[in-house]
Amino acid sequence: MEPDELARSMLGWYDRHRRVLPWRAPAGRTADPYHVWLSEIMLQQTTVVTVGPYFQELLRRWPTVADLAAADLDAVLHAWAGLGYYARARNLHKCARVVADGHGGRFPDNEQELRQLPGIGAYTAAAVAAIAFDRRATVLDGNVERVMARLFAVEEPLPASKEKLRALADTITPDRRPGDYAQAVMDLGATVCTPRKPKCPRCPWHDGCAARAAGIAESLPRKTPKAEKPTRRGTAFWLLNPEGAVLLRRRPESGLLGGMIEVPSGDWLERPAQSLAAASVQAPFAASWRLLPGLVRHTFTHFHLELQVAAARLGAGDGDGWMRADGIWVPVDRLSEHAVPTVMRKVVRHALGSIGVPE
DNA sequence: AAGCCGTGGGC
DNA sequence: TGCCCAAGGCT
Repeated sequence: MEPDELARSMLGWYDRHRRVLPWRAPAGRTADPYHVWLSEIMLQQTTVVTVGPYFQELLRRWPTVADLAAADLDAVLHAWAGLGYYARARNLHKCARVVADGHGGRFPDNEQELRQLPGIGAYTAAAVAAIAFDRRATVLDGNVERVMARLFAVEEPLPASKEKLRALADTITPDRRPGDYAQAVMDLGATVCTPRKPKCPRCPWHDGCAARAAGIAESLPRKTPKAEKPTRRGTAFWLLNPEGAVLLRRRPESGLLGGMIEVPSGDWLERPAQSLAAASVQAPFAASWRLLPGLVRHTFTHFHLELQVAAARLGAGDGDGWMRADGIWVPVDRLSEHAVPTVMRKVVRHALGSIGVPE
């Protein structure tokens, strides 16, 4: 099939199966660039279903890019807590400030300038240019990679084949309705040309698909195997003061869970401390630590984590030295007011489940 | 340029 | 249960 015929059949399929999404404009209109940008950042490596409520909440709190630029970073991280990849939230805030302060509150309307903004890479620049400004731009996300690998039966594995897939995708991107086309291919990948059990009979490109013809659609795209995840272990320290508040602290600005709030913990190593006494060297405060039964397990992108939880409660006889402990004291019923990532919510749940909620 | 960076759902 | 996957970007 010719490129223009492929694009035409894809747009026809889109017109018949268009999905209603919170950030998507009504048919025939282009969406607000702020909405498109916000949704695209949130959708990076994250499913539509997960993003939905977070998108609505952020848009409610910060209706315009100027509102977001004026927000405190802590408030943005709090609103983002649970979504993961927290560098996205930090870059989101940074980008809002650049757009508000340096671009008069308007997003650039072309890929090249969008690409310069924090948190906007090749994919997002193309997506915003196409969807918000209807510029011809070739979006290449996981969906498009899969659709192209199948349409052209590319057997070379990812990520080595990525630029080849991008070139193939570019040959089909139309000059007319490029924004709808971009969303169409991604929708197709999400609902029809799925990783497992693709619904080939429902595909507008059924007749032109080389992988389907060869009977290898479900096996594409091939991927080079990734390294095995190691397991790291550590100790989290759950410390209650005489007033029933828990000691938390803010993590460093960059790196894992950057800028987020944590239950203080020692290093996470593949060879952990052998005893509670040894682990307690890294405790945030000298106290009578006792080990809670069980472990908190969590898996990050590149390692498994097993945390044991040591707990202590300070009483009137412990003096007031705790007031100068490094961190913040938060009443346990007000934890939800802070930017606590999921792994640390698991630690909180584990501690509260083991020792109960104090008065 | 390959490793780092979360989380939840599906099977 | 363990693994795969999701509208990737940064360094």
